[in-house]
Amino acid sequence: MPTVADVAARAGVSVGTVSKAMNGRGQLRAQTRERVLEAARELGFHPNALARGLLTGRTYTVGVLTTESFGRFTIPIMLGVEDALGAGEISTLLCDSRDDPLREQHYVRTLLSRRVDGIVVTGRRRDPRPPIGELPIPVVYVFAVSESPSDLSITYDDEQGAELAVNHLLLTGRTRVAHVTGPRRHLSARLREGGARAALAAAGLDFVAGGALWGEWSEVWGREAAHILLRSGEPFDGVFCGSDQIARGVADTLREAGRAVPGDVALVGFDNWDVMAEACRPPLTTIDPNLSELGRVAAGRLLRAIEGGAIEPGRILLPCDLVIRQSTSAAPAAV
Amino acid sequence: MPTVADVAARAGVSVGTVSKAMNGRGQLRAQTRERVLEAARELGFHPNALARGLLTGRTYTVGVLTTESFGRFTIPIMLGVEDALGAGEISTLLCDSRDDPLREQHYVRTLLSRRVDGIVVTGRRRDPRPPIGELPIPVVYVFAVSESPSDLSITYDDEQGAELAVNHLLLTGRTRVAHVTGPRRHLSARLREGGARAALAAAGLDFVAGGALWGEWSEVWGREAAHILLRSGEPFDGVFCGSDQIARGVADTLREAGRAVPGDVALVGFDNWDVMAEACRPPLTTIDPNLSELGRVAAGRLLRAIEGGAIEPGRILLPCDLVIRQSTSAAPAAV
DNA sequence: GTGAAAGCGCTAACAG
DNA sequence: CTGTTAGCGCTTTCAC
Repeated sequence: MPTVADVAARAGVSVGTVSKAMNGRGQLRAQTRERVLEAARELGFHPNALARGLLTGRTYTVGVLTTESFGRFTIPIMLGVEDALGAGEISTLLCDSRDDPLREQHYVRTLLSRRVDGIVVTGRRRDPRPPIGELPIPVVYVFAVSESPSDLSITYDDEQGAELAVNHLLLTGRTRVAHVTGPRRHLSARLREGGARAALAAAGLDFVAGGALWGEWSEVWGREAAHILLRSGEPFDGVFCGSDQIARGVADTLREAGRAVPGDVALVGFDNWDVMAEACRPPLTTIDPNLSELGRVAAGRLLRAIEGGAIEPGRILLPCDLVIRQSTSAAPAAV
Repeated sequence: MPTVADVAARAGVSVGTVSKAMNGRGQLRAQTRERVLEAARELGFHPNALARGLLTGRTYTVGVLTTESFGRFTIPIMLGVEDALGAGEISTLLCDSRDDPLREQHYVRTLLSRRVDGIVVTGRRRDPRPPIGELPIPVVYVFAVSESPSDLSITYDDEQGAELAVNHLLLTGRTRVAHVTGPRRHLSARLREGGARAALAAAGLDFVAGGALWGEWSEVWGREAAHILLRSGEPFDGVFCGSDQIARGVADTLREAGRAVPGDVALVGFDNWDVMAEACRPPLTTIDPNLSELGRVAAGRLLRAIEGGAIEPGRILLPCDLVIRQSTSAAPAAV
């Protein structure tokens, strides 16, 4: 591979001049600069980023450390991260710890060895996680928040999302709202339940059927829960589901039991997972946690910290959005 | 950040000795080695990978260049790639070109600048793609195959997968098989159709309903196609679907039309996308293209090329597997 | 305007 | 066994 010396020789200048020409620094005659660039092009010269990083102390590389094997939630986040970083000419080193703390520590060492400018930590679980350690470079936690208050963590607002969902149901005239959601041990399930309950309470209402139905994040559980609701005999005209998969299961069972959605029962999901929400019959109104935006914001903060030095610690909650489809509106259902 | 010099000073030895101790090379007294490692630990020393790479010419880094924004198909592939590379202490630089050739060229330059040891190219489309160019480092194409026969491309065998599916239908006693699949312009759709047709022909049969039904890779199309089949009046007892999403749509429509699956009609999908296959009623028998294995094999080949020098060009087709669930077996359906 | 030289942190010969 | 030294490819003063 050609080096600055090769380019210099070909252009008939010194290596210092080549450096200046390539980086547009210093005082160079336009003609000289052109000659250098020409020589570089002819040789297929790609400046060695390692040598540059060694000298300047910046590698224009950040590490993305995830606990989850490329799952449905981390993907949009990584997309957002890449989006924000790519614009700044920064490359991402991807490390998947598979939820193994040992492997994670190994990756942290690797990233430090590679002198990344900063690290983004993400993962499947919403529950606070132990920090990756005191590092000499800025770190941002996204989706998975750090237990330590001296770290910067960014995630979305489950409670606000749930309130959005319930308020939308109330606005469409529903007053008998049920809640079918995931396992109680999951923080996000508890937060959503709390937000939903609060929104109902503000309207002087409470969940029907004696409260939330806790279960799994699956369609199978959604179908089962809907059967439970129907069998209970208690009337209901709205269901807020903890996930789109659950909502889809509920929708299927309701339809097969002869309950029209949204005519008899309005349905709101959570996640805005396109595959689920759009294939649902009818297409699903749901809460979008804006995961890509989360990633973008996290990367933006990291960049600022890299440029500026220190990071401002704290927990940032980004708002969710309501995405209205036909499971709560009067539009005619699809095929 | 501490350097070898700091460690050397603290341990009371020279930098050369530190290097030997850290890398387990050369002849060192065990006691000296221990003293150095101790000093390194105390200082929190992480050897600078850039400096090492600059000197040795190897960075223990490979680039993963994908055209797709972390989609459903590339994810398992990247997982497999990471799997094989992580074992070799190799880090991956992730670059998402978003199907933009300009962006792709930019990333190629970036990767060359960073002196990656090799590149894995992947992407959503199965149709052959233009190569990323003549590079001084080994490149492996996976899933997305290169147009150039001098490149190494690895993908799965669509035809063999389709044959597997149809032969399984035949084995369960079905003789009137329909085929519902994606757009005809997609190579994978055409290959699967060809494989399925060949398998039927080997048994002296052909598709019912005058041939394959070409459409979209969606549930909506699956539902629509099932209606078309039912309305045609032509009897059928098996459907091979080009994707799990299509199969799920077909399953829903058949059930609602009173046709039992697998009692009246057996159903086979393609992809083994767990979310779809498992939530389907009944759970779906399908073809698994073993994408993670694809990634592992690709990374393995790349590693060999990195160690050994040149890459052996060619096109490798890995076999698909049949995953049997209840849409073709007699077991009782779930909820 | 351009060139010469120092040095980023590390490894690998070669001395001792 | 351990220390010394010469670079890897680049940027950056500082002379000219």
